[in-house]
Amino acid sequence: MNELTIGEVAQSAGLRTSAIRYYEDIGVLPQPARVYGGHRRYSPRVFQQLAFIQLAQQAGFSMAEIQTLVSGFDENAPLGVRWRTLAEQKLSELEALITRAQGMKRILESGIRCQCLNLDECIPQKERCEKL
Amino acid sequence: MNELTIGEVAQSAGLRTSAIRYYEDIGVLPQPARVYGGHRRYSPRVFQQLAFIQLAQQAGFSMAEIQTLVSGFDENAPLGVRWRTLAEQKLSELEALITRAQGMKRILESGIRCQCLNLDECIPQKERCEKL
DNA sequence: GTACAATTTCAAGTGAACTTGAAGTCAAGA
DNA sequence: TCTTGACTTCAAGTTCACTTGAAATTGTAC
Repeated sequence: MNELTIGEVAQSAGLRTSAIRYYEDIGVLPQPARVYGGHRRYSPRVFQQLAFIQLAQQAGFSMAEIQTLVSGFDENAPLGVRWRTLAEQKLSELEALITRAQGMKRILESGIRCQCLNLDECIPQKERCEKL
Repeated sequence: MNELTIGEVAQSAGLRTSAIRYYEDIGVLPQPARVYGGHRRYSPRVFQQLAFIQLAQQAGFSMAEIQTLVSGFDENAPLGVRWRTLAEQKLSELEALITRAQGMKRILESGIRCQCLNLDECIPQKERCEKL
């Protein structure tokens, strides 16, 4: 049970096998071992790697960014300046994302509460789009 | 100055003219007036509409969703149940997005702070990917 | 050993959100 | 009037994140 086929990994992770191969192709998932015959064999560690990818995606990272993030993690040297720089930049992007999402939340909440006919009237003066 | 060409609108909003025509095509931006000859003329109100679209996009809404959102705003009837239902559903999606972004933030922050070699060691037990 | 499912690679297709290109029309200045 | 640049429509191209299909190989169950 320590060695999983791509089908088992896909099933457990809720992905298609094609997605897993794609992740490997673009380098966000390390190349797994191969048994004689060429079939891939995964250790359970792959689930953590997949979970990281999915979380990063849901947080708005592109695959290219995830690739950089992951390659930082994969290196055998201590986390380097390169990873740190990217991570710090991403952190501020995440904060901006959160701020925007909260702005959108306010707009929707005021839309739900009020009885106005259009956007101009509906968003209270102080919360107009331009200000957000 | 009350009537703007598509080029002026694009310039001020930081978009391509093609994007503005595209928004009109898919119905997230109302059809503007046309002068003799067929050129579009916009009132300054278009900037608010564009700002709403951009904010919604940045908050993770698809164009199809924005279309529904906008059509709710555009109707001449008071904001109806249909708009409200969608908005409420989107609100909870936004909250989920914010939660995920905060989870990613925690991961990145611990990555920045620590000296570990890989993801397994790097994310403190309690904050492993699976738990987020 | 014979099915049959799962896997392999590689190329091409998909949907979303636009952009680019072609071919022609319109508007403003010299 | 002529030129130049902005505009028009329509179709096709682009990027991202995958999926789908084809054709061959491998692994497993009987």
